[in-house]
Amino acid sequence: MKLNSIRPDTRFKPNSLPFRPESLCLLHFSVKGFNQSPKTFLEMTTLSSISRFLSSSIRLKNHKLSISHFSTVSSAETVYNHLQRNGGNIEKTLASMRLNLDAKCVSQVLHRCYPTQSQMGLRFFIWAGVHSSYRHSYFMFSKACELYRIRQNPSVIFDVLEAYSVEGCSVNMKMFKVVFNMCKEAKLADEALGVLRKMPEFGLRGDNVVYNVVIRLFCDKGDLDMAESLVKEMSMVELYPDLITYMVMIKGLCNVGRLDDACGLFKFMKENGCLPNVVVFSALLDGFCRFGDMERALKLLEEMEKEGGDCSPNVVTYTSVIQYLCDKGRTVEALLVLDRMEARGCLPTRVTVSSLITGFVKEDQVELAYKLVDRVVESGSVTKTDCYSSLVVSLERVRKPEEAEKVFRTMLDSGVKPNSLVCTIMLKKSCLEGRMVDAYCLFDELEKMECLSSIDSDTYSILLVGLCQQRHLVQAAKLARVMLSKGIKLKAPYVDIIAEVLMKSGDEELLEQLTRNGR
DNA sequence: ATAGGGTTAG
Repeated sequence: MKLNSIRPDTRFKPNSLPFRPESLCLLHFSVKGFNQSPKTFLEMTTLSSISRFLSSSIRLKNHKLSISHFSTVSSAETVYNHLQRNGGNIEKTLASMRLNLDAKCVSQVLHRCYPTQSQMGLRFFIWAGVHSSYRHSYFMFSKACELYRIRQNPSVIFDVLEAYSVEGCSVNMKMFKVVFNMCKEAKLADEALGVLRKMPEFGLRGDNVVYNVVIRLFCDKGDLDMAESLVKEMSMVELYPDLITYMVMIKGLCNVGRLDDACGLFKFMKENGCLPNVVVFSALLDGFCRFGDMERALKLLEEMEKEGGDCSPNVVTYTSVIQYLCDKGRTVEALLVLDRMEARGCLPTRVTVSSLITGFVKEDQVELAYKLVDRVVESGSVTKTDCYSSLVVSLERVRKPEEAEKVFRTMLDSGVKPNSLVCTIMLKKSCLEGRMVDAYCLFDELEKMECLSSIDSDTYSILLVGLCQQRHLVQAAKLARVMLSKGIKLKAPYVDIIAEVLMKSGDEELLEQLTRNGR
């Protein structure tokens, strides 16, 4: 099993007690308690901190809004109430409100409208997206799609368009672009095409950007025939495929292994006055690499170097060549490519170096990996953290746990901070092997080195579950305190498991203590 | 708009 795919249920089977932890009064705690300062919390006894931690997690998991939403929920509430009261033309109501739009406000309104007023929420989202003082980030698009389950339930998009139509709402191009971006985020190719077909009803038609989005969606889906017919359609409506269109198509053709067609299109674009840039070249080159035509890829790389300018290979181009050479066991040549890129003033990144390190480790040439690390650290292009972290990950992947452990230990002892992936892997490994005290000590050490700023809640939870199961309650309480101070929330399944473990394993005395101190 | 192991927070 891969280390990074460890999930708690593979090891910690929840037992089947006949009660739910939510029903336990000993775990009951208010949200008000959660807001107490860490200092107050530290003063509390260790066992009560576990119970408090659990209870706040239980309370929170039933809320769609996180704590931070509670403080300023009023602005969303105002919008919601306004919209509810006025009914009818949502956009007109919104325009009259002179709202101070920001990401927080948008997010709150979305949450407020879901699920009983989804259509209103979406219309607000579309309206907000064209508001002059505000722009949706990609993050916001992904949040909106996730919350409203657009991918699972795409008909809501058409419901909104229908409502616009019925109400005689004027819909402009910008509003459609918000809708297309939602389709893009939700990976809805057919629906995006459906929206494109609806545009004429509102007196609009797709432009290059819109066509490119739809074509890309079909390419990503592997439906190259539809993508091609849309490209043809573009020329028929006096739109012309541009650099992005060609890039998307070439990438799509490469993805489905139609390399000759990709080459044909590459030639065609040049002949038609659209000069490929480094991204287009790189897409084609990557296709050659992936389908095993390394020689053709190298020839293309040479061509790019000769051509220069917009076609000059960049670190992404070189990295993909190096990566595929390493995959094929051709690390000697890969190193030559590294020389070549550096000679052209193109510095490797951690991705480049990581590919090479993995290649060396797979060929059992760790000493070459060390040599490479010295070289790139010396030149200042990649940090020790990134290099040695890659080395540890690679050693773990090829099942050399002792060597990985050794490098990891050396890192810690010499003050080189392992990155978060390595920390996660090593912590989970100890947990999986049931070495919970070791895991806790490691956690403590990493925490002191300030390496744990971006460890996910999953890792914390596995650690806490294991400590509770083995009844290392002092450590568990300390961990729970750290989690609380960092605002890391336990996810529902872990809450259940930990509560059950404590209940089941707990002798009367422990239960009593928890009950007594939990108030 | 390009690779990658998963870079903030929004």
